[in-house]
Amino acid sequence: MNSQEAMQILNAFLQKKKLKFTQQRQVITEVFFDESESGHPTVEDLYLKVKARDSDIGYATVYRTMKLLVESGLANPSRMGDNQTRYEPENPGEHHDHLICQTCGLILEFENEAIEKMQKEIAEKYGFNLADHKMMLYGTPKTVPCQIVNCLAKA
Amino acid sequence: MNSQEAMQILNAFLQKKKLKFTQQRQVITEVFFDESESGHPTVEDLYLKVKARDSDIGYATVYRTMKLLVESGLANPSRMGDNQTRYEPENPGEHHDHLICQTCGLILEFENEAIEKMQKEIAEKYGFNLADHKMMLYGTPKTVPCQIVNCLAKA
DNA sequence: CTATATGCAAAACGTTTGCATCCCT
DNA sequence: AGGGATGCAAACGTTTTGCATATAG
Repeated sequence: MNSQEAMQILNAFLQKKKLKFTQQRQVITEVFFDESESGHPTVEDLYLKVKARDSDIGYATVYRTMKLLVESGLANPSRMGDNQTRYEPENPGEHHDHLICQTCGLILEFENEAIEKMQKEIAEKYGFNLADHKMMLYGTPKTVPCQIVNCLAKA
Repeated sequence: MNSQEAMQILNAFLQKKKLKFTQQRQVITEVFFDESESGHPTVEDLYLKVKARDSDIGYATVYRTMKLLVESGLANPSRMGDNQTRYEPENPGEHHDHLICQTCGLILEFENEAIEKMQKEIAEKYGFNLADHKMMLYGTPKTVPCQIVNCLAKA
């Protein structure tokens, strides 16, 4: 989803909670949805880009806003292997499966219907409603260049 | 695997790297493999238990030793949802799939052949050798008591 | 003996919070 | 006008590191 749609959802969420739709929240949401090439920005990634648009913005505000985006269902936090939280824009129909290249660190997202279905079945089996899932596959490219787009191991 | 076997592997690893097999490393390895009921201890969990056996041991040594255990393939670090690293003993044939109860925080381990197989296929598809994987399913029990052993949501 | 390991305390790191000020609504 | 939001800096919890000392090989 783009920042336009995200902003609408955020706005509704804020109104319901009697919170305010500020300049900063707008900028951060725009950057998060429109300028996150990686798809898994850290707070620092976001802070730097946000700072470029509005140099007065504080680190704390980025943290606070990301928390809001998580609460409103627009972002998902996760830890990929380093010890920084990364945020993924929540796209309808997007899943949280990742193939992580141990050579270059690149993260590829994929989705797989069959796996999703099985996850649901497993949760069922234990009497659970599946609320969310994360899957990370760690591997090394069989051949260099590997087949992940932009994989640095290509060089 | 028990601490006996683990110690042998660790010992071989240390020798190859010309590192030393110390009292502390022994105690930490024993505690990690023999006294980790949860199966996913944090460094603090380990520190407390290790301290009970040898009160002179330092926090830093536990960190340093866990790093060694990870390097030698005997432990796997992961973040379960809180912001502490948890370590799992690496058991042959053990997989890293978890069902995490959002009500009580309990972590249930499971394995599923079919999913494992699919993960391998996906890695293949992208030209990768699958080195490791992690999967977390987050859910809430449909009924209380739920069917996870010891689930606190039972009460 | 010598290189590595240890314990301690200090530093580093990501993240959170208290507070005075600012700004949406 | 007033409750919430902000920026800053200080606090926080986890993890790492520097250093003098101790210990394994």
